[in-house]
Amino acid sequence: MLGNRRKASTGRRKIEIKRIANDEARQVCFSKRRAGVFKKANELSVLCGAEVALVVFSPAGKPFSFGHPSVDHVASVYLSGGGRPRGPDGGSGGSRRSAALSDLNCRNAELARELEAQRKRKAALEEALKGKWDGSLEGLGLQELERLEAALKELRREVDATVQKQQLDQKCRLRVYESFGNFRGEGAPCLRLPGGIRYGLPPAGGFGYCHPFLDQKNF
Amino acid sequence: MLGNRRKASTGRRKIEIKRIANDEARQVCFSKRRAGVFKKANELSVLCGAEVALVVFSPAGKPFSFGHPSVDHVASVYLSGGGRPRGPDGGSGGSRRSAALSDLNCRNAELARELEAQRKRKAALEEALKGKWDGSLEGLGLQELERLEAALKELRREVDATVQKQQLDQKCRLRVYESFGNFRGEGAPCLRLPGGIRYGLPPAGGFGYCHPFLDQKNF
DNA sequence: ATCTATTAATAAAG
DNA sequence: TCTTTATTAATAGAT
Repeated sequence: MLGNRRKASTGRRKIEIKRIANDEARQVCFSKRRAGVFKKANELSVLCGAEVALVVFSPAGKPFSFGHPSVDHVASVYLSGGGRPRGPDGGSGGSRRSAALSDLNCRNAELARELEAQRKRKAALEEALKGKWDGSLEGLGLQELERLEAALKELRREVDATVQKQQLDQKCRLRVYESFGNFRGEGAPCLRLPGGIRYGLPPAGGFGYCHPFLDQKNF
Repeated sequence: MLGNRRKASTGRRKIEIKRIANDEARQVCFSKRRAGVFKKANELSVLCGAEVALVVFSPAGKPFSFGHPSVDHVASVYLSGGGRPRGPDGGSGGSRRSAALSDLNCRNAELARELEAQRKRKAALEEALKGKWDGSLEGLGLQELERLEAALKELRREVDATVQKQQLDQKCRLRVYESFGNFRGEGAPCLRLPGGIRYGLPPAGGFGYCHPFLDQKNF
């Protein structure tokens, strides 16, 4: 289209993923990318039949959402820890269970992280306890004792860290509306639209939408 | 594969956005796109400071989520009908909100219990390690060694229990849903309760994640 | 999981 | 916010 110079670039340029300082630029970027994310979320649900719930608040606070089969549904499942039929097997069986599970869902990530740490702890313990040591320390040699010591120290360190982390997390959590950076989460109890509005069921070509009244761009 | 003409293409090809019939292909696509969507969601939150909550269940029912500042937070705001600095006005600004809050409280209680347990563990350790034992086992008497032993065994028991419990919980979460193939989107309640429009808080600059234990690919 | 060839998403600018 | 580039990013297919 032009030939003057080598148009160094009038096109896309690589950007760093960090907060965009300029207000307007940020808003523009938000609009474009919001559309992109919703489109992707929709495609994921359509192509793969995955259940998806996406809720976004613009920097200005405007809400946008998409859900397949609905935000409600996904949120409920997520919250209840599974929807819910009960097997004959083990596991608690009732109301309490769902409460406990929803709670667990909430802490899932943290627990997951810990799980890894715990596995290491466990491995260390097994290692230290392995073999001859069947309960008494009498038969242990200095070697074994030192392994025990190391394991114990490591354990204490980890426990300390865990406790600290949890205290911190809890503090964050209590500030329900104080924004900021920690994550993981959990979902929402059953949702209902403002006027008890429900949305349609499975359409055909599959297309979700994003606050029609607030944004109609994609879909 | 086919080379008659030019290399027709061993690259990406355009696809129709409709459910992928082949099971394996669908799963592969899910993995790739899931990563992509989560990445985009994260970028949106970072670049624009938007609040985002994304929850996805694979066609097989595995949960994945991302939230900034947390899924909880966004869900709470969403649920509560906004963010909620609503005045005493349109009374209903509260029903959802209280539900969300009680939910959070419930979770907090659970967290607190867990914390308490950890504190005990920690106390046991401190107890066992307390005093003269500054690192080496040499100076310990049989008494102390036995305390150590007891603490260690107790710890192992707890670790085992925790790991088991977590594995169980995880398994539980995985059942129950079979989403499957249809679509539809959902509209978000514009956070407008019969009382007034509400919206979330401003941004922040954090990072969410996607079930680390199930998927860690991005982020 | 890797490796292209392509298509899709977008940062800038108008 | 809509359009037009020029590029970068995502990813379908095949290995």
